[in-house]
Amino acid sequence: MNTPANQPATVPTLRDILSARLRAAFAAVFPEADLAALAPDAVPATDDAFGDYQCNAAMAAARLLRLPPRDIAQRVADQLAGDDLLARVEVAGPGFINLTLADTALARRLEDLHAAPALGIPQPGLGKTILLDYSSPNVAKPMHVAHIRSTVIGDALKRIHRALGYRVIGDNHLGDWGTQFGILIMGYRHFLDTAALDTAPIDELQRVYVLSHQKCDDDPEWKDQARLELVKLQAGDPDNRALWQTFIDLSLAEFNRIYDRLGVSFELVRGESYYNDALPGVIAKLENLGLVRESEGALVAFLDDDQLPPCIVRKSDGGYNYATTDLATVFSRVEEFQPDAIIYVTDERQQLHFRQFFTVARKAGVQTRLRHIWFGLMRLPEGLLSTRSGTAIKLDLLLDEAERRALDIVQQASPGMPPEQQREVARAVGIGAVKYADLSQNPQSAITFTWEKALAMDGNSAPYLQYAAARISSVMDKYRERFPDGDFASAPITLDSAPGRRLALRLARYPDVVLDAALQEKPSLLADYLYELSQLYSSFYQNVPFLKAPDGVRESRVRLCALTARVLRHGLELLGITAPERI
RNA sequence: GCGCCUGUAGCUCAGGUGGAUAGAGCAUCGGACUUCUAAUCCGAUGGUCGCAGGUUCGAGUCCUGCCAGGCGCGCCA
Repeated sequence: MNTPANQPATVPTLRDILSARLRAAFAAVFPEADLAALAPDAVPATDDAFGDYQCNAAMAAARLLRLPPRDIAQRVADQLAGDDLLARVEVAGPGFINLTLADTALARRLEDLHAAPALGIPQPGLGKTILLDYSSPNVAKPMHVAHIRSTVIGDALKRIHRALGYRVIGDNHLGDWGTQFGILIMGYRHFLDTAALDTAPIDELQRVYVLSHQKCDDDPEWKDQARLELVKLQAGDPDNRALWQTFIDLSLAEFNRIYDRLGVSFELVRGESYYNDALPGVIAKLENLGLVRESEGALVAFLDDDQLPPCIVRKSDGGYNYATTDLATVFSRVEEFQPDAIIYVTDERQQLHFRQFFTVARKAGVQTRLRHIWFGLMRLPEGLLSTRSGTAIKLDLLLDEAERRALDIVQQASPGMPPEQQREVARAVGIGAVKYADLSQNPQSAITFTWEKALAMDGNSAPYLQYAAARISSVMDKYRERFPDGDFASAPITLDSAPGRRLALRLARYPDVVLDAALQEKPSLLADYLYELSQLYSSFYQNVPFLKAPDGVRESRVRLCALTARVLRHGLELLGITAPERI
């Protein structure tokens, strides 16, 4: 956090350091070679047997340099020999350069990481702002299980970018404007059950909306009236306006309950309605720039040059639509926050819309990097989730069930724990399991929702990671209990066991992983890493004694445990998952 | 019809810029708790990476064509 002014903002990661040495070695041996084309980078070894890192550039360089790849690799390897970081440099196969770090260098790297602010995570985001648009549920509709994807992925992306030094503004762009409100107002006035509104307001709003919507289909007069109510609302009619505000207040109260349970928060909650007054100005701007023209009564931006279908910015009835609101929103955000990037997290169905809208925005002068992070639709084994057919599973229900199952396990595993603590642990474990189930897979894959998968609590799951963290806490406590005068925190780390060394190597990669997760916009990369880290720790824990080890060795191993706990908890925090001290 | 995405073990999924015998979890089978939390660990079984061509030293990864599925394609968001 408090990076002193004289320190570089970005500390090199282990991969950076090794890549720099490889580059220097290539440059020394082949001064005429184009290093940019060769990109002699260090990548993690594909197999422990090959070493810690490898470089594959010699094979690619063979054609450019007109030399056999093994010769190139050998000359680079010779150049690297004696490097203080490396214990071994070997040429293998067709021309792989295999690097094995010196144990002392790896141990020192860990000690530096342990001492560094933020665990040595680089800070490429210092001085930069990112605006993140995620969650964005519709007012007067319950949040169901599919909403968790945008919410949880967006929140994790926010945390990951913050760790890299970015200023990140999370904005919940609520669906609080549009044609549905006329229908809802009619439903509210005619079908409302006030008792139901008190106990379950959103369910009741949803119920009267569905009734009113059905009546629109059967009764043209009803439909006209609904349209009229919408016009009145948009014209600022006080009654309808008050009703609309009620819908928003009730919805936000419900959404906030769920966000609290999930540990998700926003810096801004600006729904579509926030930009209403700006919409005519957007149209005027597009017209002035000559980006739009009338077609079939609507105002349309034609994007033939970009090989995209036309984008309607004003309907033939004079009303505005999604594209108009999104343009108004992006103009407003650019002006107010001057972000370096705006990232939208929505489901896959909106890809075309975003490509169109980004194209129009750029033509209208928006230079900010605009990114659409999309994720696959969530469905049920029997088909799509549907609110109307009642197959949608409410998010609350899923979270309740997750906590209930977690509580069963906690009560069974820790019967001596005070009930209140059991409930607290069950909350962290249950919610963590649900979030992790989503975060641990590639966002772009479609998810078929099953209770079994969403609530998995063994194997590759949040509880596995939380369990590893809790075991470490326990080791720490036992250490302090048995060795009150011991001091592992400043003990030198020595890598004297194979499981310990594997763990150490993985720990040293943490900063690179956080960086990659942000660059590739995939929290799943971080989740995968944390799972592997936990596996390596579990193996270390199971096979290497800590507290019974001799003086010195014990301290070194416990310190490795402590560092693992820090990385694990830090990483889980970036995913928005809390790790209790005890499970 | 056009566009985007997906197809990897019985099931659910990982597999940066092409790299060495394709990896996990679940399930199945066999071991390990008088010892730091067994929600764990150790081991085994399990694969024509949808199909067919191509590019090259080398393809799950890149290109082309098929097959199967999902999503989208002018006044919804």
